[in-house]
Amino acid sequence: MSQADVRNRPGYQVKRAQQALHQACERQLRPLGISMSKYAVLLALADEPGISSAALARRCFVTRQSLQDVLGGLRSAGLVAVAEQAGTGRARPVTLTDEGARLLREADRAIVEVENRMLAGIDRADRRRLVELLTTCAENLNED
Amino acid sequence: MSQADVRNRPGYQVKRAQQALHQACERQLRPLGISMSKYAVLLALADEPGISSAALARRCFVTRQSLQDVLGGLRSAGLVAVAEQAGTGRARPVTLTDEGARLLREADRAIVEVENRMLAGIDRADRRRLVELLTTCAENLNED
DNA sequence: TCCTTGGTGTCAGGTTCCTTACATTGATGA
DNA sequence: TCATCAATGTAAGGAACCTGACACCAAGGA
Repeated sequence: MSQADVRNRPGYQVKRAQQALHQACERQLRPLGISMSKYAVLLALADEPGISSAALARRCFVTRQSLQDVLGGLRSAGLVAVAEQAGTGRARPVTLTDEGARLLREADRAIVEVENRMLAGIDRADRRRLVELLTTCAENLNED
Repeated sequence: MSQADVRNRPGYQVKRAQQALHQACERQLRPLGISMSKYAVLLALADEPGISSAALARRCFVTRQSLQDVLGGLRSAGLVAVAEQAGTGRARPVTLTDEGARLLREADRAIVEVENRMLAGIDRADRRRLVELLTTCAENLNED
């Protein structure tokens, strides 16, 4: 397997693009004091306030255990709040604090900026096609 | 930011596709006893035998320190060998062992299989376009 | 009623990545 | 010659992911 061959493999480019995107986003978020993982959790939480920790994990496509690591950081930073009492069963609602919502707005501006830089020189039709192709890829892989 | 909006963002789909690909590859490689990170190192090593640890890290787009973690596992599993004596400077050549080369061939079959599953229903022209678009994205992000 | 099942929270341990920091070594310029 | 300087290796510690395992709770079926 030569280097040129590897670079023409879609799997390699998917990984490469995500790696570059992730690193660029982390750099952009650093001054705000949060990471991509934390941003993803805040974003999901803004869309679905009061969601449980396990449901939040599913939305972020990580395990409950991984989410606990991130949530711990967010809690100690005062960006999210977890209810003391469970709603139903053992599930305790998680919500954004005011500070969390404020930081999310700032982070979102930073992320959109990186995304625009990533898409420079790609027209609307190609952007839509890229989203469609990637969606197909993800769905193909998630069929078990 | 509603859920539907988030899902139409290219950045989200790049992350989503890579996450699905990564998890599918890890599942496929598990029986072989190696991870995606280890597979990536073996693949680069097959293409450039005798490369130094730092150069290998650059090829895999991680830091020298990250690569040391992976390399430690590969060494203790007997899949790679690091020369005792440095060639030039402090750089010590790293090479695949026979066992490492054998395992790489098996792993490569598994990864290609996952990649084909990912690309189901996407024709040759669209696959090429996907690679081109992702390459453009990665290059845009790596311009500093 | 009991108990089985599925969803949830949590602990422990391991892997892969990062940043920060420091020692070593070969090359380069004053 | 000698003083940087860049590249390399290495160590320590933290962040974010994983698997495996266990306890708790609600809802249903035997």
